[in-house]
Amino acid sequence: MRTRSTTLPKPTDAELTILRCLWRNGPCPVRALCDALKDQQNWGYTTVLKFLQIMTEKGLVTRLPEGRAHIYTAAIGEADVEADMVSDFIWRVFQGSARKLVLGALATGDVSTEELAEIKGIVESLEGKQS
Amino acid sequence: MRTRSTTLPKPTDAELTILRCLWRNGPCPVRALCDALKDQQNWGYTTVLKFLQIMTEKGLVTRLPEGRAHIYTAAIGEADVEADMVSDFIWRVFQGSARKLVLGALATGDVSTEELAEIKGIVESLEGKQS
DNA sequence: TGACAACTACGAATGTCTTCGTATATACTT
DNA sequence: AAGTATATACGAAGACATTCGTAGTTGTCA
Repeated sequence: MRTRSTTLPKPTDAELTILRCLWRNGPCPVRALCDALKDQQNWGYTTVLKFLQIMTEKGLVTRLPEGRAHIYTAAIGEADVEADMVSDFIWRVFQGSARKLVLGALATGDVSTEELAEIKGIVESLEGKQS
Repeated sequence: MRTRSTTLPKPTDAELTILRCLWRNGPCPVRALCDALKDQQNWGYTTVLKFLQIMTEKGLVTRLPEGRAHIYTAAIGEADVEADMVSDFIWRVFQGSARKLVLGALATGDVSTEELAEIKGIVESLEGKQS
């Protein structure tokens, strides 16, 4: 179940990377995040720390002291962020037409047969719901 | 028919606004663009000019002298830009899963019954094409 | 011909994002 | 107790993006 988070700012690319790590691994201190990110992003420790400080200000994460260090926790859910970003993108690029986005995504050719079937299922269930 | 334009940079928001205007109105001088954009963006003349100069450097538009002024023309098609941006977005937000993007877009609830039918048609035609 | 209008070119201010470096405090170890 | 390791906080540099202001050129017209 998604909880709408209308107030939080859209994360930047770097912030999104960090949020993904927190979503996957659960609450972590900075050091653990650095290690977990080492293969994707070779960020220095203070880089990650800085992002987390900014994200704390923005409300994207929360933190609790644990001894000398801090434990950071994602303050928004993955589904919420994705929904916000999709909405935003639809407006920026397609002037609000979700249809054009879907058609564009399907046209990338990166959707497998199983996924197509799943999508068709969703479309049909939505068709059923509408007046 | 789309022609792939792998080399051109992704336009920024402002550049996209200008490209849309060129796509809709065809080749224009700066003055005409300013006028056409007046209701959406209240940009000063030199602002629009600056964008067009940058876009010329980037290869997003081309220009031809016409008397004292220049006529600007979009150097990429709308479908190409949209496809690039969708691809990019799918990677940035969904790690390459077009499926997740489609599901997210459908979940916004902004797709009408007719559009759903159209999407289903596309899905079915894609299903037919795949092995 | 001299003033005015329109156009281009250039540079600069501001804001955001990414990325570290340095300084400082705190704990552990010998 | 001194030195090393680990943490945080702060500041700053470099890249883009957005937005104009100013300067300079060229053409028009009374």
